[in-house]
Amino acid sequence: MTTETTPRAPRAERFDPSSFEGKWRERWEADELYVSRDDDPRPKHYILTMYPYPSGDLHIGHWFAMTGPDIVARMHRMQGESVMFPMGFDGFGLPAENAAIDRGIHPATWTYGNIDNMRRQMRLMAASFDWSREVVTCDPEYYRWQQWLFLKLYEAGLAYKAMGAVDWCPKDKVVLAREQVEGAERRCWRCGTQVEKRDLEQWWFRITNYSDELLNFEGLDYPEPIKSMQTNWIGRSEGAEIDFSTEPDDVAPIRVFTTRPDTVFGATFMVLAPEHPLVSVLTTEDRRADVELYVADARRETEIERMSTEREKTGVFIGAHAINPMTQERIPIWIADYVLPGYGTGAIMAVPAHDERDYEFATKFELPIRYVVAPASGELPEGRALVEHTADEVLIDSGEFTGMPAADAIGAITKALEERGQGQLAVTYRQRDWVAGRQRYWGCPIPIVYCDEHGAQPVPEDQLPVVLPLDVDFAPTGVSPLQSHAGFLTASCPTCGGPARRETDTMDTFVDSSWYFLRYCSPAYEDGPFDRVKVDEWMPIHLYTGGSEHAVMHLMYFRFFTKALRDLGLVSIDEPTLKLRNQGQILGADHNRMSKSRGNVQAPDELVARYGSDTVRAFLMFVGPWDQGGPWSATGMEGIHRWLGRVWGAAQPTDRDLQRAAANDGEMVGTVEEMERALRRATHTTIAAVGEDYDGFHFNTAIAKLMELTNAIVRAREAGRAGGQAYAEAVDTLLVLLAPIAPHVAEELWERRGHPYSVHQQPWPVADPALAASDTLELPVQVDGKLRDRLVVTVDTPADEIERMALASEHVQRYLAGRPPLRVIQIPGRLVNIVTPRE
RNA sequence: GGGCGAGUGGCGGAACGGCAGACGCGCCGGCCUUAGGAGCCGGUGUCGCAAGACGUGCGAGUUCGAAUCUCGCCUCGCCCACCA
Repeated sequence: MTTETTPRAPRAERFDPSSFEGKWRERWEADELYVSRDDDPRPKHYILTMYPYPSGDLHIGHWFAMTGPDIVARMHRMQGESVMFPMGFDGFGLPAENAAIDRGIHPATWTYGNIDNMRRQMRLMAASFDWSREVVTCDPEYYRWQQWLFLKLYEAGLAYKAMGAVDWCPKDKVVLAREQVEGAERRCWRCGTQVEKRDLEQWWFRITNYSDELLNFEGLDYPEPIKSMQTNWIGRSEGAEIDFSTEPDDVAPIRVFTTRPDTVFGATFMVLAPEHPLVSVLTTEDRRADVELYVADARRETEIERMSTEREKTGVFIGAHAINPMTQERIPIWIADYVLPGYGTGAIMAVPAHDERDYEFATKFELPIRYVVAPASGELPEGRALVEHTADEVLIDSGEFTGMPAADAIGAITKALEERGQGQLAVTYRQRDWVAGRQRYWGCPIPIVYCDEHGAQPVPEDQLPVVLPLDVDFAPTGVSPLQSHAGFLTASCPTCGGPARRETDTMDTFVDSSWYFLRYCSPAYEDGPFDRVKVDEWMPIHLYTGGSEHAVMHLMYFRFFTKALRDLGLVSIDEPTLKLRNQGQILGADHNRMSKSRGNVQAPDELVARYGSDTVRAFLMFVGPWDQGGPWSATGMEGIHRWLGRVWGAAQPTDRDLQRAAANDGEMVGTVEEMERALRRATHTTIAAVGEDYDGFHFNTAIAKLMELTNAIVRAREAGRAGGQAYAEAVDTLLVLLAPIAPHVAEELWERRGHPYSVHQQPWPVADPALAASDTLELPVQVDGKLRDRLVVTVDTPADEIERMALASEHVQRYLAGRPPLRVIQIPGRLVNIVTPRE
C-alpha cells in the first residue's frame, strides 16, 4: 500500500551525541574493553600518562593532556598489541591539609571525594584507562610498600638523615627540595611564598650517587628541553682540586675547586665562604672581631640578597695567608659571601684577571690582578677580566708553562700539582641530594622510630604499614598534627623494646610518584611493592606523557628511583621509560595559567553537555600541535561539531542518495571508474598518513587529513557515488581511523552500518601503496627557482619528455626570453627547475 | 649573564631543502528558508582592473632552489644563574 503524500526524501537523523555517548561508555566498561590482562599472549605495550593530583575537578588541560596518549593507546590496541594504559591518583599533598585547616574537612574525606568526582569526569572523557589497575597513593596498601622501599633505601645508605641548609617555606611550614623552589625570587612551588634557608636535620635521598648516570640519555627518546634542563640542573663541571698550604705551619691547608687550573699562576688571593669550617681556625686575633661580625651578617641575609648578582661585593680579610703552590707567593685569605658553602669545596683561589667576580672583588679591595693567559697577539683587556677564550691563547707570566697553549696547560698544570701532592683532577656537580622529609601530616609516614639508647631504628617489616592516624587535630599550630598525637608518637624500640618516639616527618609526595608506575604492573600484589615477574614483563614504559614542568622534579626522581631499585636488585631495568612526550599547557583565555583564583578555568563538563565528549576531544586535539598548547579559546568548536555531523551524514546515505547512485544521477567528474579510483586513493593515502601522525603525536594534522577524507566522501555522495564499493570502504575506513579520537561516534556509526561490535576491536587498516599511488601528477615548473607553470603528466612520463614539455611552456618561454637554458634540474615526481644564464 | 624553544594570512595553524598558507575558524557573496546564531555552494595572503609583482621577525650567506640549513641581530616564552 503506497500513498502519494509526503514524497519528501527521508532525512538522516540529526547528529545528537547525547543520544548515544553514555550508552557506549557503559557498554565498553561492562565488557572490560580496556582491561589489560597479564596472560594476554600479544606483545605488551605500556603507555602511561602522569596521574593527576586530586584537586577536585578535571579541567580542560587534563583532557588535553590525556586525550593524546589515549589516542595512541587506542591505536596500538587496534594494531594487535596488549596495551596497558592505567590511571590512578597522587593522593597525598598539601592542598588536602589546607582544606582541612580552612574548611574543617578531613584531608581523607576531601581527597577521596575529589577522586570520586574526577574518576567520574575521566569516564566522561572516555579515555581508555584500565581502571582495574587503579592506584591511589594515600591508600595504606600503597604506602605500606613505599615504607618498605624506604627501608631498603635506608639500609643501602641511599636514604639518610643529616643536618643541612634547606629551603623552608614559612607559609606552608615545610622544607622544600631545591627543585621545588622556583625562579630568581626563590618562591615555593606550591604557594609562591619566598623561601628561607634553615639549618635543619632532615631526611635525604642520595640522588647525587647517580648524577653521572642521570646525565646519560643514550637510547632515551626524550624531548630536547627536558634533557637540557636535567643536564643543567645536575651541572657537572670538570676541573681540579688544588690544595693551598696556609700559614703558620700549614695546620689547615685549604682545598679549592677550579675549572681553570691553567690560571693558578694568577691566583693572587683566596676567598672562603663565611660558613667555611677553617674560617675560625685561620682567623688571626686582630681580625677576629671584624670576621665574626661579617659571618653573623652573612648568616642573617636571605638567600635572595646573597644570590643577587647586582649587589656590590663584600668581604673581609681574615689576617691569614696561603701559599700559591705554583708561584710560592704569599697571598691573603679573605671571606666573602659570593663564595657559596654548598658548591665545590666552599673555597676558591681568586684569579681576578680571568674571573669577573674575582675581578670586581679585587678592584674594590685593591688586590693584585695578574693576567696569565693571553691571545697570541698579546693584547689584554683593560678594566675587566679576560674570560672569553680564543683558539690561539697561550699562558703568559706562568713560569715554566709560559707560552704553552691554554688548552694543554689545564692538563699539564694539574699533573704538575699532582706530582707534588697538591692537586688532582676533580668533578663537581651542582645537584644536591633530594630532601625527602616533609613536616606535614597528609603524607606517607617515614617508618623510623627513635630510641634513647639505640637512636634511629627502622620499623620492622612485619609492622608495616605505619598507618597515618585519622583522628588528629588540624589547628594551625605550625607543627605537624602528628607531633601532638600521643598514640602515633608512642612506639617501642625494635632493638631493646624500650620506649621510642616515632618519626613525625612524612615523605615528599614526589616519593609516591617515583614508583607508582611499577605498582600498576601488579596493583594488588601483597608480598611486596610489585611482582618482579610482572614488572619484567611490562617495564620499561614504552611511552610516558606529562607536563614538562616536572623536568627536574618527578622526571628526574623517577629515573633516580628506578636506578636505585635496580641497584637494590629489585628491578632489572635502568630507566623507567624509553620515550617521553610533553604536552603543551592549555592556558586561560587571558594567557595566564588556569587557576581558580584567576577565575579563568574552563570546566569540560559544560562543554561536554553541549557538544558531546567526542567533539571536545577532537577539538582539543585539533587546535594545534599537542606539544605546544596555548591559550584556551572555544573558537572552532562549532567547526569540529559540524565535521562530525558531516561524518554522521556521510556514513548513513539516505535512500535518495542510494537511488541517485543507482541511477548515476550526479555531477560526474570523469567516469565512474575514475571516481571510484580517486576515492580509494583518498582512502589509502589517509590510512598511511593518519597512522604516522598518531604515533608522532601530530593529532592536529591527523584530524585535518580525516576531514579531507570526509570531504572526499561527501563529494562522492553528491556526485551520486554513495552506493559503490569504494564509498563503503572509504566510510568504514574513516570510522576505524576516527575511533581513537572520537570513540563514541565511530562506535555508533559502525553499528548503524551493520558491522559487528566493536569498532575499537577492529584491526588497524593497512594502506595499499598501489591504491594510494596516483597515476598522474602535477609537476611545478620553476624558472630560476620561481614557480612559472605546472605540468600534468602521467607518472611514467620519461624525464626528457617532461623537460621538452617544460621548455615548451609559454610561461617558461616568456622568462627565457629566447636564451637557451643553462641547465634543467628535475627532481623526479617533485618538480622541474630551469636555470637561466646569469648576467 | 648562560642554556633551550619559538616568531608564517584577520585568528588557530600546514608545509622529507622543492607549488608557502593544508585543515579549520572568522569574514564576504550566493542558494534554501516565514525566519536564521541551522544547512548547502562559491570566494578569501598583500598590492593590482588585469597581465603580473611582492610575500614566512630583520640583515647577510650556502644552494639551481631556503619558512626550512649557516652566521649576526631583534622580539617573545621557559629553565638556570655570584656554581668558581
